[in-house]
Amino acid sequence: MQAGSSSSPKVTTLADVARLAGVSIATASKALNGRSQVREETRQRVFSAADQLQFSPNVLARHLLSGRSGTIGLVTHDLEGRFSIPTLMGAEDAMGTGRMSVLLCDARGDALRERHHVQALLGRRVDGLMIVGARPDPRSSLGRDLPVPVVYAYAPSEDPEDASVVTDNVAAGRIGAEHMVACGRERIAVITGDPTYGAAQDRVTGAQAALRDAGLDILGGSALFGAWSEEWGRSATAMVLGQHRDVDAIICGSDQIARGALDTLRERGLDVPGDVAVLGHDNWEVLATNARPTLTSIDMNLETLGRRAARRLFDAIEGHPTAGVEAVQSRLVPRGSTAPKA
Amino acid sequence: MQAGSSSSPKVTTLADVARLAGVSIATASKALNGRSQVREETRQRVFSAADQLQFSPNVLARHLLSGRSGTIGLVTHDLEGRFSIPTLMGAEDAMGTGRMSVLLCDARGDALRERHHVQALLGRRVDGLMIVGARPDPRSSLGRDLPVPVVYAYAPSEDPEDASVVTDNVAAGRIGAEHMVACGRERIAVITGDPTYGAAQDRVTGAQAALRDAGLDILGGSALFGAWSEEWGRSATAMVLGQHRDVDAIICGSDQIARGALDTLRERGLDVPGDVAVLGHDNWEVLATNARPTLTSIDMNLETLGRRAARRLFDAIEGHPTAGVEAVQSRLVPRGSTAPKA
DNA sequence: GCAGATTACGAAACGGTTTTCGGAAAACCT
DNA sequence: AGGTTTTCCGAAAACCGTTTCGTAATCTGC
Repeated sequence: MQAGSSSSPKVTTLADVARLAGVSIATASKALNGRSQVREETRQRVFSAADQLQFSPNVLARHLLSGRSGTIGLVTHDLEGRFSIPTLMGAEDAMGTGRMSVLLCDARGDALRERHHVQALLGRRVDGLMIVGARPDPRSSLGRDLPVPVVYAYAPSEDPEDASVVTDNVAAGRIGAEHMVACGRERIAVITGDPTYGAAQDRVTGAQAALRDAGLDILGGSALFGAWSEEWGRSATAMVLGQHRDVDAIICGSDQIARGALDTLRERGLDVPGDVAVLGHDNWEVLATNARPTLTSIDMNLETLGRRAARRLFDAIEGHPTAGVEAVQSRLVPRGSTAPKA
Repeated sequence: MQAGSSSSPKVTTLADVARLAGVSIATASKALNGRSQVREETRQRVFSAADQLQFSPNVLARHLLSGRSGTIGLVTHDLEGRFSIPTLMGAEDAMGTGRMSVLLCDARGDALRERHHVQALLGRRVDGLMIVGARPDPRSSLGRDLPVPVVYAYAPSEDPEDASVVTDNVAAGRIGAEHMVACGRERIAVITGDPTYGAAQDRVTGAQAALRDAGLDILGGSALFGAWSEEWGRSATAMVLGQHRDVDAIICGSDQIARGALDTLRERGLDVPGDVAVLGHDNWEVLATNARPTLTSIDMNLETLGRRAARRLFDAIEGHPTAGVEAVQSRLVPRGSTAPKA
């Protein structure tokens, strides 16, 4: 039987430790916290008593004095999705080292649920809030009159005075296009997803800028927008091949689209990267490493984003708030689908 | 600028509400909690004051009397992985309705880190613990002498007296094989992943049992073990076709393997599901729905698993602990890759 | 005007830690 | 030995905001 609520061993408190060590509570506290007014021998006795009882101090009681709870509230909008998880991991990582804990809530993209969760978290006296969006488009602010600092991650707040950490999608698009240019490609098509996503637009903008810097333009003059699916990648690639037989590179707005592109190219008997180089976005490992050939992709460094957001939140809690949007740079992860042109 | 810790509006307390409503703290408390000893007119005044101040009661202080914190600790071992997230979602879902909150920690498969997190969570006086594993194989118990109930999800505890909730992989394997049999398939190959995974073995066991019930056996006499990758799916399928040209169904241990199988079959000019039916496991949407044809798969109902685990944890917290392993059934999600044989 | 019901209030309790401050014991000096 | 300093330890207050208990005040009906 699981340790039930009745027969369960009690939680050990500082009083238990003090009793076992034969000292007062005050002395035990001072010994464990490295205060100086304790004899070394006594300190050792307290420490061994604490070890023996597996004592872990009651954080709530400790923070009673300081007025802080030592927890932050994390509201995510996309727990099942792919993008919030690495962000969450980075944040969790940044907590782990200190003695902050994370209260997790999933608002599922619903503003009402979000408000409800924020209220509940404030009721638990969190020291700060981190709001992780589902997609990179700006979102409405929670307002400036909250009693604790807030940091928005992935999806920035519309209010520029709020603190936001996002990915730099324009730069990401630029990185991809520059890589293609560096590989000696000159007839570069761009296939991307849902045009209502700011990220889709931004990546195209960045790619286009880089191509123009190299004296080129997107093949056909503009990017092909569609959906974030392999099917769209397949059909869009077929379209590109129909209009431009001599395409030598395809930049895709996501790894899914890139997988579709690779399939169509292989079925048409074209060699990747020999004839056509293919680049994805998001660096979704399971898609990129299983592709034939393995897929070069742009990684958004979401863990870094999460860590940065957490750090900014800590700073704000410590009394050093910062305003504005901070962008985290992406990085190229080269694999088999891109190579210098023979 | 983000509301800093100094200039921020104070958190409103019950005392603020009482002052604004012109009543005592005691009366305000009773009014908000629906106690009877309050005049209706007074109650309304308190409510409107609470609304006006956006009052949310301090949960920690409230639980001071009851001795409970209203939080549970959730330790996951696989935050970046695919399996713990739906479990976590189910658990979070079950919390949401009540007024429990979740403290999240990621132990990353490290036992030491796990102990550390458990200690930290106990220090926060969580009412219970939920341990979510990374893979379905049994794991060592945290022990029976913890001061709060524990439920193990996805990965069961080795101690049968602990409370565990897992997927029934034998039954899952059976469901898949029965589906193939129901489709009139008789020459059924099984390709699966890493043989050190209990789940891989169990699914094969279940499939084999179902086939024997139908008077059949796995094509070639035994399943092919390898890796959880598309590449293995491709090469293993090639192997199967080399030895058994007349195979009419392939059961794959994961959707990744199934994707590989589909690729090889298409390249050999075989029709799916006309010539060969293909079945995956895990129902990984992004893989299953983007496949050609879309992939029939077995869903482990992980959200249900998470909800069940949460429910059992609540029950234990309420004083009704249950021991032993509970299995959650999987379900078939039919898509385009399986169909009755013509 | 009085019993009984209703409504409101002051104060205690809840929890475990940190911290302050006073005092005891030991060490040191003359 | 006596005085002074240093070292070490313990009793008790403080911290938070809520709930609840006992009691007082007000109202209702006869």
